[in-house]
Amino acid sequence: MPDDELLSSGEFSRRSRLSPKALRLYEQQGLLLPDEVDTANRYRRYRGDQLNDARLIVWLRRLDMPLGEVAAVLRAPVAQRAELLAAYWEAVEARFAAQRHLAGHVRDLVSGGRQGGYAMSHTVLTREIPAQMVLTEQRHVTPEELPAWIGAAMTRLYGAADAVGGAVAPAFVVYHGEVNHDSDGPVEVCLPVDPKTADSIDAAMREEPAHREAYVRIAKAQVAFPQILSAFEAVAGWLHDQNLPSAGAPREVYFTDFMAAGPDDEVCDIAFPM
Amino acid sequence: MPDDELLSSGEFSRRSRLSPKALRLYEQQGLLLPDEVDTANRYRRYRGDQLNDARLIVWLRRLDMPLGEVAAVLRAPVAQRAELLAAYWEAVEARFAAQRHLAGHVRDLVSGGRQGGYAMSHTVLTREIPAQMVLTEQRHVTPEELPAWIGAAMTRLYGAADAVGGAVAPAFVVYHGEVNHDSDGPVEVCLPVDPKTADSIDAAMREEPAHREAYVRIAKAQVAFPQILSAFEAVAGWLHDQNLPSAGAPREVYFTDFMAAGPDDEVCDIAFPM
DNA sequence: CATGGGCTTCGCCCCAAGGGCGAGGTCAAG
DNA sequence: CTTGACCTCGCCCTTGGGGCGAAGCCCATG
Repeated sequence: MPDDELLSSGEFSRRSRLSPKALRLYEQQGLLLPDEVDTANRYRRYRGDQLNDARLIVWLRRLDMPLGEVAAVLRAPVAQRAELLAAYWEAVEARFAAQRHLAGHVRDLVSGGRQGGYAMSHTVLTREIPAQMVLTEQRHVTPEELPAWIGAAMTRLYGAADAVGGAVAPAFVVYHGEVNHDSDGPVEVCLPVDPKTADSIDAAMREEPAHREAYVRIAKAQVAFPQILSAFEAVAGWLHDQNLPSAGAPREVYFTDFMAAGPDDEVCDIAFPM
Repeated sequence: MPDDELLSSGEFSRRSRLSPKALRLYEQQGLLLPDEVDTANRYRRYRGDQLNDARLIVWLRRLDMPLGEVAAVLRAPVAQRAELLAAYWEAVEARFAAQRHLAGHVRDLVSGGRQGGYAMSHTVLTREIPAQMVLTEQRHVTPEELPAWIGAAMTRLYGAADAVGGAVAPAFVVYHGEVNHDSDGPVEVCLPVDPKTADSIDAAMREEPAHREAYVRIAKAQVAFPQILSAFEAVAGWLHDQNLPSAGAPREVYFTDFMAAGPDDEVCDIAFPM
């Protein structure tokens, strides 16, 4: 239908299935500019072929694509549009997969045993930790990167430790700062090695001072965010109840092979120096 | 940690990871009422065990559950919470599945051939349709229900038609009203049968009057929403260009076995009485 | 030519779920 | 007493429009 008569805004609205209000918004945002706007009237007129763009907008909006990205798609040459769409949709899929994961946890949490409430009752213990020489790797890291980076850093540290006789105590991860959407640590991964042989390599290393620490032991399933927060909370609360100041950054001590553990196996202590 | 000292709003905010602003909002919405509010001050104080509710809120909000539903979960007895959550999540999954489906279509649309634009150029034809006696089933139906209902209704009508000698012309679906998020038809499924034998059964039946109609023929892949709209649009636009009024409800005529057709097989005419 | 009915535009307020900022009141320690 | 930290409140901002009302505009009829 090569229709060269221009369409009034109402007509265009009906044919495009976009509300007049939406059309005005899209003009304002530069998404879909009318072919002409009467200078006296401000009456807008659209070409018939603009219906193609309008319908594409309808579809992209049904995918909840933000108007800014819709505009980018419209501006892009046709050959690039598929890429932009694919990139957007991939991000949506990723976000949704994460949410689905979370939904599973929340389901377990809500329907799990623990009738009275959903906070696990953690048992807080204390212990003495001697001074240790540790191989160390430290970084600022976002919550999304965190698990992958910890895994990679552990692998590197265990590799380095092999050269000096291997690890002599469990690896641990120290949170020098919060890791969340507006703070990114830093986070430090540490692996204790034998101080007598350690100086033979030049990997990053420091001495972790002796201290007493309060800790709770948690299963692999509890390690994931955000469940793990309740463990940190439990120890912090216990310290507070005992009127003890927390005397250092909180840490996770991985005392078994994390990868080999089942979801209910205890794998990790959440510890605060006292 | 049965902590009977009350927490200040800031303390509660830090421990729950909810912003002070969010806490005030949740109080206002009745989601999380402080244990006490100083009447002079309006300072709020929370009990330690309210952290459980606060953390549940955090998790549910991460699933984008609206505050109203979060409130319902919190109000519900623990035994029912899992149900509410499951119902919510199921709805999210359904919505997402529909979006994913749509995303596939849009991808095809954007990257499909038709370099110049994504509107198929439909060829509009006309034809005479004689008066027909049709078995009929009519309903108000939402866009989501539509495909399943059409399939089911077709099956029922073909079954009924068997008793009177079978169908004598293709089945068609008449849209007496728009089907979208705020309008639900009604939609009518019709199957023409032999009028001489038809009165031997008491199924719903009516005479579809003779008429001339304009139509376009589309492939199975074009039948799905929202691609199909461009076919309706093509016929409506053609009628408009010819200065012809549309003289009846638009319809889809299914002239082959829909189920057996491949995606590029022509299966359906989109027709408007003239 | 006037008048009515329908179409359009603009402006204001509204939704969810808060974020950000600033003004002002409060609390606890030095 | 003062200082700094803490708390509350109120206003405006965000996204993508929906709804309503006032006013202006266009076209057809009488």
